[in-house]
Amino acid sequence: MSFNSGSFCSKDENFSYKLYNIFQKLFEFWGPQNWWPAETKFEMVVGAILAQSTSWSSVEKAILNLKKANALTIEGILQTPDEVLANLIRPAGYYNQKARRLKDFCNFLKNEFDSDLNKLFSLDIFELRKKLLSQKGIGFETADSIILYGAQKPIFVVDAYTKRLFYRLGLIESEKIEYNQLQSIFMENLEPRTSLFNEFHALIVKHCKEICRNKKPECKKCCLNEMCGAGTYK
DNA sequence: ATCCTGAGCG
DNA sequence: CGCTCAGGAT
Repeated sequence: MSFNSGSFCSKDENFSYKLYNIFQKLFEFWGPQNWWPAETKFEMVVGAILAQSTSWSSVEKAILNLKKANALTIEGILQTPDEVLANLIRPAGYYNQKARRLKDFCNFLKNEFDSDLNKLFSLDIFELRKKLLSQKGIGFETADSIILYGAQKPIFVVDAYTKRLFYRLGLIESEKIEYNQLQSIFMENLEPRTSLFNEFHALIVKHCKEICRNKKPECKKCCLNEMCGAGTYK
């Protein structure tokens, strides 16, 4: 019985076992990933917004620019003129949009949470997610990243890598699966532990960047090779 | 459909 | 060197 065949999104012992098995194999192969690399929670949130459709190395450059300009604070961002801010985060791509999003988010923090991220993060997961999603420019993945890696609460982050990997493994029927549906599959079959969700997502990203790449996947080196469905990429 | 850079490849 | 493309949100 798998999610492909049975009723979708319910607990499934076998599926649960498979997920833990995949996690274990990835962890044994790659080791701990130590996410999220940020000095402060605010930096983490800024990174999450900048990371939309962008590689981490690009985000790092943008963050460094903000630090150098002493602009990596709520007031710092709010006081930086749009064009200047856009220029600082330029390496992260979509810099005009992202400059606006950063400012919108800072205003939101200032107006609704007294410029205190901890106040926002003290909401329960459901309320926190709703709040974050109500912000223009923050979608499912960004919201969940902030909840998991910023607020340190157990929610599973799904991304393009997650869809690709689990599609290739034959555990979902399509890479176009809805975000919330794939998230439910993980959350209903894994113990809701922040550290587990933290490490699992990070490992999926690592694995998909290095091995299960979009283009030339390195199936020979893949630690999940034996359990990989269809052998399409072998 | 659009917004953008940087990595990867020929 | 120039081209293609990955990557979220609206």
